[in-house]
Amino acid sequence: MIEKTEYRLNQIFTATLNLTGKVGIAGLKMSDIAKEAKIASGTLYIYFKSKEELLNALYYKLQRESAPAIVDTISHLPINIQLYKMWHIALKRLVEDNMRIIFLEQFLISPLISDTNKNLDIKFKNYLKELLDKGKKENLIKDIDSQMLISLIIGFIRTYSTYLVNEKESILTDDLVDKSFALCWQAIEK
Amino acid sequence: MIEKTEYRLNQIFTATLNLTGKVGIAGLKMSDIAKEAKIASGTLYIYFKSKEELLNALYYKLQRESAPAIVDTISHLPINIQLYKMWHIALKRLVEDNMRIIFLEQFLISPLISDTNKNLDIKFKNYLKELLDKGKKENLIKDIDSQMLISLIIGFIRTYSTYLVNEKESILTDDLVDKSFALCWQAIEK
DNA sequence: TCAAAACATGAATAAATATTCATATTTTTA
DNA sequence: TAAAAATATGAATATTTATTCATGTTTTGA
Repeated sequence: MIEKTEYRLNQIFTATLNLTGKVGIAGLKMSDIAKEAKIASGTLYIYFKSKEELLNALYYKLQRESAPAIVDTISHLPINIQLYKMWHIALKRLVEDNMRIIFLEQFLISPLISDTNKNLDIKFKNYLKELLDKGKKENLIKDIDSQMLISLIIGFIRTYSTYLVNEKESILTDDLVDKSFALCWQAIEK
Repeated sequence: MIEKTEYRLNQIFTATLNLTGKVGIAGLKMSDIAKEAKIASGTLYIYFKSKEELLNALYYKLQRESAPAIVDTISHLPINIQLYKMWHIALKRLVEDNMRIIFLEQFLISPLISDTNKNLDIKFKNYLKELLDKGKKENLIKDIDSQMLISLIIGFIRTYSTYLVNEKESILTDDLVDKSFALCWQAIEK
């Protein structure tokens, strides 16, 4: 039954992300993942051949779900709007589930990552680079090395979402999304 | 003999950082650290009681060497100069040795970190917050939530240094330091 | 110069953790 | 509804990796 399998996979992935948020990839144990997912450790091996396969599957899924997924639906819009939409979705999603960043960042350089998954990472950065280059041509964006701009954008959003998640009190309101984007946009606009 | 001990500790720490850059904290093995440091694995246990102790000692050392170390020598200067000096030192050091960031970030949430080391992390962020608050009072800096500003600064410098290190060709010239700081300063100045 | 102390080695052992598998339970199908 | 198939269990086993220790080497100090 597909729904059940999907439910289980979800259970396992959620448990893995939660644990990664607490103990990092270094601290991930199959037995703990099973406990967190409320299943027996043997059950994990019905769904994944090994720990390595489990983590690679999760990495793949997260990459596919992140910002690149909406690229096609917004590529006809003006650049600052595209950036705003991406910012909004990315920040909301990252705050909802900050474990994603931790998992993605740590797994990217872990010894378990597969070659296929390594390449996924590069695609989104290319999209962003093209978007910024276009913005420069249209005189909307500072004529500065794209990598510097990308570092500012990605570094800011990652660090800010991590902060928001770590502070139990703070909730991500639309106001905060808008203010943080304004700060980002002011930094890069011409 | 103190010099020799220091030399060995350095050897071990350097090896650990290099390996962390390659395989993350998740991939660190004592045997590999020993191999990378060109010593026998048993030798590690002459200098450290355990892996846990080794990693905590390294974390402590890195924290103490990073930006906070220069705080006292510059605190009398104007705010934008203080920030520029910190930016310069931090970016140079991070690029020289990007493994530091990876190690610091990953170890901070690993299960091996001690409580003492966890607290170290908080100190620098407090210093930066105070500096920014002062800047706001002096009307130099945008009157925006400090955490948002800090996220932009720290996120940008971390991500940019990581980028510089990963691109074999690119070298961190003074010009790049100045340009990146300019971008950062424009983003936060009033 | 030589014995004692300190330091270093890496194979052997212990500890931690991934994985298997005999058994039990649930779901599917005819 | 009952047998077959699929799914689940967790103690037992295999594997990986940290740590020890008997032995060898270098350094120190009288």
